[in-house]
Order: sequence, then structure tokens, then C-alpha cells
Amino acid sequence: MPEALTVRRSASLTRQRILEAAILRFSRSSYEATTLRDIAADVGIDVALVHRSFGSKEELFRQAARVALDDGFQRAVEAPDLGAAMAAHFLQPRLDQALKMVDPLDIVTHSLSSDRANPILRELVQQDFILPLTQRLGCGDELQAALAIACLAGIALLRDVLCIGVLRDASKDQICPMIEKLMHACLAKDCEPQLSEPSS
Amino acid sequence: MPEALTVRRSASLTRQRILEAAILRFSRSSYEATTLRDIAADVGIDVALVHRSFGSKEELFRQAARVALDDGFQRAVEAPDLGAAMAAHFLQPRLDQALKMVDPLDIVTHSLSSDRANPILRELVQQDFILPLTQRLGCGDELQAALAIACLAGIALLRDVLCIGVLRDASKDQICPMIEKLMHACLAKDCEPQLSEPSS
DNA sequence: CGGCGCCTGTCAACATTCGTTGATCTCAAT
DNA sequence: ATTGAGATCAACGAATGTTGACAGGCGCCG
Repeated sequence: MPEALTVRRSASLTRQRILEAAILRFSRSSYEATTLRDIAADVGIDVALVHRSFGSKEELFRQAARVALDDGFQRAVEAPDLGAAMAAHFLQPRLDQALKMVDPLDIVTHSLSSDRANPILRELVQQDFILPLTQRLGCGDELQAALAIACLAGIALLRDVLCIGVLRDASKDQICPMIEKLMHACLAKDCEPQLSEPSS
Repeated sequence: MPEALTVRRSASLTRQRILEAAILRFSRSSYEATTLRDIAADVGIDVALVHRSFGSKEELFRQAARVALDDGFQRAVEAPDLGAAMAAHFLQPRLDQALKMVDPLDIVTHSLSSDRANPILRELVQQDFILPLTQRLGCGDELQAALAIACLAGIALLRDVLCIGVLRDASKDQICPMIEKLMHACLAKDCEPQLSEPSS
């Protein structure tokens, strides 16, 4: 049964290669700027096969985003020092198994403002980022979690999408402590300190 | 010479109306999703006139972004309590003179990941946000300013573009103090507490 | 061994959309 | 009436997702 030997003409292998190429493309350009023809050319196949393997561009993007994000953040969220772990996870590009260097957030930040990718990313951000972080906090304060994620997304955005110089050039030693401080400010458990709400 | 009486067939007036419609459209959809035909329909004119009035879509977007951002942030940055002023400026939609309600950041956040709008927005963010804030800080730490802007952009993005529920539903009383705390964490003068660097 | 049929992959074309442009029309001022 | 700028019309050219018809190898069954 030469199932594993079927190197040529293997649908699953082709799907895998398409998915990897798609992750790379979607991590570097927006949903709209990334064309199925580009991805097809990377794999060395025809456009039609890309389309037929995933049904539609939207579905390809959805699966690419799911695979790219993987459960990396789930693990980061379980670390003892939450702030440091989140800072590290979002700041150093990750080396995926067979992929090139890809920051897991790139695929999110590069297509945030695309209408088609929008609902997909909303679901993903909600389920894969805000929800686990909320549960980890235990405080039940989803707003804190959302704010923390928003800050990290904003930083990644200005750094990797807008390419703001000072953010790109900052060394890890320089920026990591600031992110940690930020995360601590976001996630500080002041849900009920002693009800010290100054009446404005 | 009835120059001001030329209500009909006035190029400058038409330009103004196109610009207003463009700001509205670009504040609600991405650069690519916004078509010149949409804008033309809003004004009630032909596509060609929109194009001829501004030379190109890119130029229209550039001018729309410039006008939309105005110098609102410049003023916010001069307030005594910087954190509170920035939180207020970015969180409450502003009522522009003749325009509908538009958050000045919307036009930035909605097109962040568009390739065409990217260089325009980078320049804008650098000049109109990071630079003034850096100068206001006086500390010369551009990284702090960039981080603060990044956080605000991220929050606006998750709230207004991704439409994350918990951020959309949060009341101003709920979220404003948290933003202020964040801004203070970003902008805290811990660069040289006792040694004041001579203003360059 | 050999024809059959399925799965993988290709080719060409469609339908649509959008920015852009040149010719043309229309109105107001001279 | 003439002229010139404001405005329109129709069309181009390019790009892209999508689709259907077709080709080629591979296993299956006779």
C-alpha cells in the first residue's frame, strides 16, 4: 500500500503546501493584496487547484489563520509570569515547523481592515486570545483581557504593518520591560480593591 | 464679480463636498473597499469628476486623512493631564463642523493594512501623532510615545474595526480610567528620574 | 494484461469590479 | 454668439475570484 510513497499526485500533501504558502503570503500582505495566483505560483501549481482545494479564498484564509495561530497563545497564557510571557510571545517571531519565520500575529494584523477577513479575524481574536486570557485572569473581567490584547495588537501593527521606525529598531531588551509594565497595568487585579471610586 | 455667488458649478464647492463624502466613506471602510463610485454617488456626481478633482484615489485619500485628523491631536497633546486628554480624544467620537460623527482615528484604523494607504498613514502617524507626543514628553523618548499611540490605535481597532463586543459595549466611565492608567504606564518618566536631560 | 474510472491537476475563459482617460455636453460669463 | 471651465458618458485595461471542460497518471476489476 504505497500510501506514504505517493509523493506525486497526493492531494493531502498539495493541500499542506498550499496552506504553508498561504500562511506566508497572508502574514506579509493583506487579504486583498494576497492573490490566489501568487500562492499557486509559490507552490508551482495552477490557480484553479488552489481554489478547488479549499473551496474559496475565504476558506483558505480561515484555515491559514487557524493553523498559523495554532495554540501558541494558549500556552503563553498558562505561564506563571503572564506579562512577561505575553510580551515574549508577541515580540519574538516564532519558528514554525516547516515554515519560515512568521510572527503568529502577523496574519491577524495584516488583514485587520479587510472586509472579507474581518468576521473571520473577529471570531479568532475573540476565541483564541480574549477568551483564554479572560479565563486565565479568573477575575471574570473580559474588558481587561480585551485591552491587553488590543495593546499588543496595536504594537505589532505599528511595528510590522506600518513599519514605524522607532518600534522596528527597538531592541528586545529595550521594549520587553515596557511591554511587561503595560501588561501588568492592563491586567492588574484592581477589580475590587476597596471600592475606592472617587465620585467625579 | 459674483465670485461667491457662483453656487452652482463651483469647483471648490464640489471639491469640498467630495472631500466630506470621502472622509465619511474612508472612516467606515478600508481604502480598497471604498470606491470612487460610492463617493461620487454620495455627492450625486459622476465618477470621473471625483477622479479629476483630486488626480487619483491615493491623493484623495491623502487629503481626506489630512483633513480628518486635522490638528485635533495636537491640541490634546497640550492638555495638562496628558493621559486623560488622550483617552478622551480617542474615545469619544468628534463632531466635525459639517461632517457626521467621525472618530478621527477611524480613517487610520480602517485602512491600516492596505498596501496603497500604508505609506500615507505611516507618514501621518509619524508626523501627527508620534512626533508631537514625543516633543510634549520632552524626555526625548520616542519609543514611549510610539507605544502609547500603538495602544490607543489597537484599542480603537479592536473596538471599531473588529467590533469586539466587550470593547464596544464598555461605557466611558468604565474604560476611560483604564486607558488613563495605561497612558500613565506608557508615558511615565522613568527614563531618568533624577537626571534631567537637557532639552535637545 | 488491458481497458475503465477516479482523482489530481491544467487550461482557458467568464464575470465582475475598479481606477483611469478622452471625447462630448452644458451652462455661465463675456 | 463665443469661450472656457464644470460635469457627464462611454469605454478601456487590468486584475481577480471563480467555474467548467479537458488531460494525465494511478489503481481497480475483469
